[in-house]
Amino acid sequence: MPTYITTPIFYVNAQPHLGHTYTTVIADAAHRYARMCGKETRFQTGTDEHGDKIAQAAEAEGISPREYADRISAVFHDTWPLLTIKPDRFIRTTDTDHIATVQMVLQQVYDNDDIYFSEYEGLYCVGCERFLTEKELVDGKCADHRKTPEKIAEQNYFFRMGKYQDWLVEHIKGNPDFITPQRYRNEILAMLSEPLEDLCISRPTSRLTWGIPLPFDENFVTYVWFDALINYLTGLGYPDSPDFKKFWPGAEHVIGKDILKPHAIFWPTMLRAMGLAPYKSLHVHGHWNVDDTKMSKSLGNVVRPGDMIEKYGADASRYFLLRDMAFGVDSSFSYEAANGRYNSDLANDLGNLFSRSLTMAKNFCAGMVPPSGDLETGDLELKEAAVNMVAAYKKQMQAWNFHRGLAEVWLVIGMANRYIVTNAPWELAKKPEQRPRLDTVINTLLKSLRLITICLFPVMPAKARDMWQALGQTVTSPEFTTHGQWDGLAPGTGLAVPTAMFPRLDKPTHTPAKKNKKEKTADDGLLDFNEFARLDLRIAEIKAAERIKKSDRLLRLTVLAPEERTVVAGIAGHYSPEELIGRQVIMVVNLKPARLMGVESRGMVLAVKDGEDLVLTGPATDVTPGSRVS
RNA sequence: GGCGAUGUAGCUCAGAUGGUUAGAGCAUACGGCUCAUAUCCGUAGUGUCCGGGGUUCAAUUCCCUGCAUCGCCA
Repeated sequence: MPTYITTPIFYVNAQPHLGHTYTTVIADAAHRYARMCGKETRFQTGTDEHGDKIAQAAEAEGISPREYADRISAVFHDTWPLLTIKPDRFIRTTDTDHIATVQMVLQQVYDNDDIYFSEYEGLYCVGCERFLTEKELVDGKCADHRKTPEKIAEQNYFFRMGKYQDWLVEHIKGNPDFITPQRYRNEILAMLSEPLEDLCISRPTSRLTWGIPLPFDENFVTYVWFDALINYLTGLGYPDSPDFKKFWPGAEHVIGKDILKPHAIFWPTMLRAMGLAPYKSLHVHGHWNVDDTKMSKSLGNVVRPGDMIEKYGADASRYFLLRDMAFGVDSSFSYEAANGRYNSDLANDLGNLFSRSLTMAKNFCAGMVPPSGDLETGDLELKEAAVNMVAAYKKQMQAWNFHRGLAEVWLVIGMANRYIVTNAPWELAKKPEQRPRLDTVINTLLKSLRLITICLFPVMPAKARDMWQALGQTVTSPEFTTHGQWDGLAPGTGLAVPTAMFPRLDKPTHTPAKKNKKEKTADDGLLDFNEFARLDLRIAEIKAAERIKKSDRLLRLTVLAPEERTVVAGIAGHYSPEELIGRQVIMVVNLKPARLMGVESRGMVLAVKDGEDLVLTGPATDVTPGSRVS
């Protein structure tokens, strides 16, 4: 069955952090793994962009909700490639096909009489612009605004969720893998032991306009879940695309435990109401704490993917996330732990194993895979362990136990290191009569490395590819069935010696010498990556240009980046307004606004100074306005 | 308040339908090797397997209870 892996769409009220990163790394690894098992797969992530919070945040910045959403969505979109994450589609709830799908679904469910109009009475806080629940109240007042909420009635549309409760309970009980790990399945069954209330799915446009209008009542927009969850269908081209028929039965959603209820209760009942089969399974992971405390903005301990990538690189970051969290339970992140994993697992064990093995092959076997003679006991042990590893690894990966799958691989990495010491090829190399034995040892070793490598592809795609190529393998997308066998390394195959794949990180020390060094680099005027990452550089397309009166140098430009902005540029001496129209330039978007000759400039256009000349920068070929430069 | 999970070496975790000396990695100490990224290999440890009670020939593993932490629900 084809597989369809999804992450949730992330709400654009925050920048990507470790939590988003983990979900998406897991999904990407699962996607790659499934593909290596010979399955046809599809992988989707994206952003959720409607709602109060976004409208408010946009207003606070004086921009439209759409501009605001564009900005944050782009950050998510541009972060994933840095981790070698490649979704087949990056969906946005503001995409036109998504809006159409949501409206179609709403109409359909409404026509089936599973959506009804009703009055809802609750405690409404004017300050929060929303209804509060009893437990949010402190002394009967709103905790944020210190005001007693008003009891008001509001009319809204409701989804008859309760109608599908019995069906859902039966479905969960009949499909043990519908929600994994088990603990979350139990949690949901516990929730479902109580009567399920119907779900409010709308907000009046008098309170909220930033949403998808209900097709059957223009005075209301959809509220959260009927908008967000349906992205999983939109992405497959529901209802008409053949992809939908192909992939939906194999849908596997990856989520964090914070959004368990909507995915385990709302979503299946919604699908049922639409007459669709539920997704295949829901994989729920725990949360990352940082240094044993909850990650939060106010504590300032939020881990950004950029920091991690800068420190460890994409592959090692992926490895750490997958190796250090037992899937399903909470885990704690610390740079100390990450350093430890990096140095011991990647640099010392794996990297060094490859390095020493390939160097020996180069020095003792002319850089080629040597032939193998009969295997002795020790050789057979390693062979058996390596072959069993592939099976054990697959078993764990299938069960979403990534950390255990990787542990299986490292068991063999350790064995291979011991095998080298036991057989001491450097001693064999000194005696010509031991040639056949030396060849056999190196051959056996290289075959083990090949199997180790194939297991690492889903987790560390780029490094695994490097190792694979160093082993003389030419297949670009290996699969387990055809390439996961012991015999897959022909004698005579040319080998390479890669440069250190995982150079050791210095142990963090706080010696004065180290500190001085750091200060010195600062004096050198070098930026660290974080500082660089603060620059928001984009391609802007010039839509209009005019001279600013009483100024020889300044032009007032109207650009798309992708939202419309006014920028003042000191290029009038070199460019006429006419020749600028339609031109694409690189622009610093997040520069503090400045007023020049009475015109507010939001951003700065970059140009090259060559003697007296001034030349505008820009992409070599036209790109989408607003694309990030990085 | 109700329900549930977890509690094993300094740290992160594994484990057994109850049965001889309870495991791995990291960290620590000492020793060995030199192919290798100052890497690798070997040896050495320490644990009332949360406390208490019960069932049993035998419990860390099953039952009850208490404590601690966490989660969900209200």
